[in-house]
Formats: sequence, structure tokens, C-alpha cells
Amino acid sequence: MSDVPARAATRRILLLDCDQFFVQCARLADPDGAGREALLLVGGSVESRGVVTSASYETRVFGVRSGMPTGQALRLCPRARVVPVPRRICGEKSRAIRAVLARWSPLVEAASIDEAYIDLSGTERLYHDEPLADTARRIQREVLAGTQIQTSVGGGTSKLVAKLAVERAKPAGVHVVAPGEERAFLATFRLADIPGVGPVFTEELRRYGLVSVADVQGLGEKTLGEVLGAGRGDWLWQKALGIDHGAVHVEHEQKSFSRDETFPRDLHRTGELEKELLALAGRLGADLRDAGMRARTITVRVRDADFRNRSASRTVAEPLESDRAIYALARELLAKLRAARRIGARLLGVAASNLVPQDADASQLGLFGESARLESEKDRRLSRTADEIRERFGRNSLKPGRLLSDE
DNA sequence: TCTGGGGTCCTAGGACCC
DNA sequence: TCTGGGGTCCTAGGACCC
Repeated sequence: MSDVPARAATRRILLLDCDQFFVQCARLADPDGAGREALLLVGGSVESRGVVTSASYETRVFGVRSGMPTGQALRLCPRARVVPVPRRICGEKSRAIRAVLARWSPLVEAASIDEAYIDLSGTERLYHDEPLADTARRIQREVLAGTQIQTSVGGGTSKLVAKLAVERAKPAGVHVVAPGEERAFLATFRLADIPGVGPVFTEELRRYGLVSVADVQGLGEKTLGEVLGAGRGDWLWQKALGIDHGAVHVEHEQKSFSRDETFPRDLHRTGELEKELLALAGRLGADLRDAGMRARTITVRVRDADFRNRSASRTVAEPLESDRAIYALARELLAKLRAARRIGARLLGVAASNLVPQDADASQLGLFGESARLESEKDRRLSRTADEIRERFGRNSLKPGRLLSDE
């Protein structure tokens, strides 16, 4: 908020969003297989209890949507082919797109793997007062030529407006909302379309008879505040008018890392869960070290067979990075969760937060006696050695736990 | 129909300190 | 003896996003 001048010049913001990104990537990765498949679902299999990450436009005609359980999607569209997410090429394409966008503005925010905001405010003269929609089309063509990825672009005076506009642009189009048209544009949406208004809030609003953005606009600011409370009422009122001062942020500081896994079948025995936890802790530790970070808080999460989510976490004074220390802590937390409720688990996960750079000032470690240390230099060396072995000989060259202990 | 994996942010209560 | 308020940190849970 403080970085918004009292009389800000009209901003010019684009959101570039890839059309059915994972489907496009899967087709590029396998031109003769998935590339020829119109009815394509990318995501988890039925056996692994997965959901659809991205559904091709051809399957959406059948009612298939991303996030839908794959089993349900296949019932709606039995002839569809399911392929896994092609992670490597998705990452490559995402980076390549960002590289193209960087040529157009220094202010690019990667909002997710398949969408990015571009702030072109103040570039009017640079682009010779070209209409924003024309600039958007040129960017879109350059992205397609450079990466083979088809995109849609939304534009307007804020991230909120650009985000909603891109929905009107799909597929492969451009939709720019002119300054001053925000309120009327917003009036054409449902409240559930506003980012931040999810299923729970939508249902609450519906109980008040509020379904469309126009409903809220007609209610007025004061009444909305009385209905929802000042905080949420004001928040929703601003959105309903298309007002959003959020800045396009270039840098992104990751606050946590996590690894979790849903099992094909619920696991009941603590020993089985510990084995999975060991593998997850190893993957998490490798992620942390790869990022040059350590973590002070470890959280273990389970999703019980009845879909109840539970978690236990512990924060320690000394930031950790080694597989052994992370697993030791995680194992205690799992024991705590198991003691509280002994029931089959469909998901197990472990997360690291309260992150500290590896090279941060470690002087405060002097506060801990050597006996109280949770992680030794040797633990760190062992984990880093394991990282190098995997780097040289492949991810499967070491089994989890192999370099974990002193034995 | 049967619900992924990777994240961010918020809330609320309790401990603890001043 | 009775009763403060503010600030920070931790923990657990949940909404929400792609």
C-alpha cells in the first residue's frame, strides 16, 4: 500500500496465461503419442488416486475440469488418454517464456508455472503510444515463436482486472479493459470468479443472496460492511469495483518447502509410514540444500483415511539441512500424530519453514552445547555427499537412508 | 465421484516477557 | 492480592490458488 503514490498514473498491466499448459507441454514432449491425441488428460492415474492437472479443450466439452478426480473424468470422457505431467519440459517452457517477457519489461512476476504479470506502466513513449492490446498481441506472437506455447493475454489497470480479462481472452486471444471501464467490466462476473473468493466464501455470500458482482455493487459499501464485517466487507467492495493496488513483484522469496505423497492404498502400520517419511524427508532435505537453505521448523502432515487433515510441527533454535536431522524430528512428530489418532493414512507429508540461508551468521549456534546439537557437521557432509552421488549417477543411485546414519 | 502436489496467507489461543 | 496490556513467538487448522 505504501508504495502507491497518492495520485498514481494509470497502470498498464498484462497477464500472460498459457492455454492448457500441461496439455501443450505433454504434446510437445511426445509429438507422435500425446501430440496426436485430442482427448488428453494430464495428471495422476486412477490407480494412484490422482486428479486431472490439465484437460485438453476437447475433453472439456464432456464436462471434464482440472482438479477433478481422474476416475470421474474418465467416466465423463471414457476415450480420453491419461498421461503424467511432463515435469522437465514444463519447467523448461516456463523459464523460456519468462526469458521472452524479460525483453519487454523489467517488471515481470511469475505468478505460477504457467502465468506471469507484466507491468508496462511508463512504457507508453517507448512503445510509441501503441494501444496496450497491440503490445499484448506482439508479446503473444513472440512467446509462440520462441517457445511453441500458445497463450492468452488479459490487460488492464490492475492485476485483478488483468486476471479476470484473461478468462475472456481464452483461447489464444487478447482482452484489454480500458481505464475507467473497470466497474462495468467487473459487473459481468460472478463473485466466485474473484481471486480469493473460494467455495466457502462463495457459499456464505450466497446465503446473503449475493452471487454476482453486480449484487454486491448494488448493495453499497456501507451495507456490505455491516453484513460481512469491516475487514472482509471493505476487501470485497474494492474488488467488486475493480480496485486493486497490488504491485507486480519481481523477486519472490520462498517461505517453505514441502514434499507429500498420497498412497495408492491407505497405510495403517506406523512402520510403513516411517519408511515413506524417510524417503520424503530425503527429498525435502535435497530441495533445501539445493536452494542453499536451512529450516528451523519441521511440520509433518497426515491426511487420515476419513480425509481429516492433521499436522504437528516443531521449531528448533538451530536451523537444519541434513536428511538425518530432518527425519529424526519428523519421526517424533509422526509418533505424536499416531498417538493422538491411530487410523489409516492416505497422505503423508513433511514441510520445512522458518528458512535461514546456509551462509547466515551462525554465531548464535554457540549458544548450544555440542551435546544439544540436533545436527552435526558430519550429518551435513553425509547429506551433501549423497546429493553429489545423485547428481553424478542419477536420482535412483542411492536408496533413502543409505547415507543417513553413522553405521 | 471420491477427492494431487506444491505453495501462500490468515486466525486464534497460549506461553512468555516487559 | 488481583488483574493490566502489548508484543512476539509457536502451534494447529483452514481457506485459497494453480
